[in-house]
Amino acid sequence: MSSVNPDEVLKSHGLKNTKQRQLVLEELAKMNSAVSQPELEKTLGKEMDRVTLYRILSTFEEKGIVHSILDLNGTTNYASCSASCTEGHHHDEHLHFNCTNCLKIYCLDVKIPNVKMPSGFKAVHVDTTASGLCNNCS
Amino acid sequence: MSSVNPDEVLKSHGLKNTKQRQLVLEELAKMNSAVSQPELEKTLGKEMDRVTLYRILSTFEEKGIVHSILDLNGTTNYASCSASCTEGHHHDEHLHFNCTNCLKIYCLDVKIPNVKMPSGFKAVHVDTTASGLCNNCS
DNA sequence: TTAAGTGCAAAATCTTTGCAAATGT
DNA sequence: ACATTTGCAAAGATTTTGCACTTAA
Repeated sequence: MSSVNPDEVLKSHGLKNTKQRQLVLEELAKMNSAVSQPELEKTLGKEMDRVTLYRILSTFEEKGIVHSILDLNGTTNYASCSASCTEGHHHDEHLHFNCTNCLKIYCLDVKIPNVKMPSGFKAVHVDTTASGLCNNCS
Repeated sequence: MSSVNPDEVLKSHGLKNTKQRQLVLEELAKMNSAVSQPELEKTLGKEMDRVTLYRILSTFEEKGIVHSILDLNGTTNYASCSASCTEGHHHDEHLHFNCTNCLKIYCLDVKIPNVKMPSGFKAVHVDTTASGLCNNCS
């Protein structure tokens, strides 16, 4: 998705163009899977304060630049949003896939079949997460 | 599910029958929804050490007495397992529903339609979580 | 220039670990 | 009696907050 360059992304969301934000965007762009804060910290740790990283990720999420996905341990992972995500309204209703071998988290473009709710329950958002082996590990 | 009494549950899983474990089981039985450690702590806090509660929940999960569900914040919530859960092998492939109003988490007996995976991805487990309004809040 | 962003220190959570005392079988 | 379980204290881990310094616009 979006090979939009970092400068554009920041500008279009009214965010200042800082070296740290660039680094986070570049790192996320490199990944074909979602990353957790600890992973990002490991990669960027030397050049970025931990608190700054937390703040950047949370700003990005608010602005709709990334969306967050919980992995099997409840750790928050981040992935770039597709172009259709707007501030406060994510379109991440695709399939999240946790590989139990390499532990990567993928956002797969798969249509999720509708689930019919028991009477009285009104679903606004449905999230489906699968776990198993990814295409590299199977 | 299982209106099996606490004594039975503990005995059949080879666990000692302690007051604290009884309390946790009773509390879970009262609920028609999943509860988090903090909620349990709030209810039982006066009569139970926090660490003991953590340990009881983790023992129960290992033994297949409860299963855990992550809520929207990544907090672990616990619910009694249905009779078909056995040690190390849960059958919790039903729908988890987070009410955005009362914040309760329900385990609903709804068949989840199959999702077809992209080639190369082999799903072993699929978890579907919906959020919206529950039957009390809608 | 000045509002936004960063970095450090420190606080607030949340969860785990070690060990002595208490308890169930 | 003895292994298991509990409670407390303390350590780890993770995330948030406050505030002075820096930087992009």
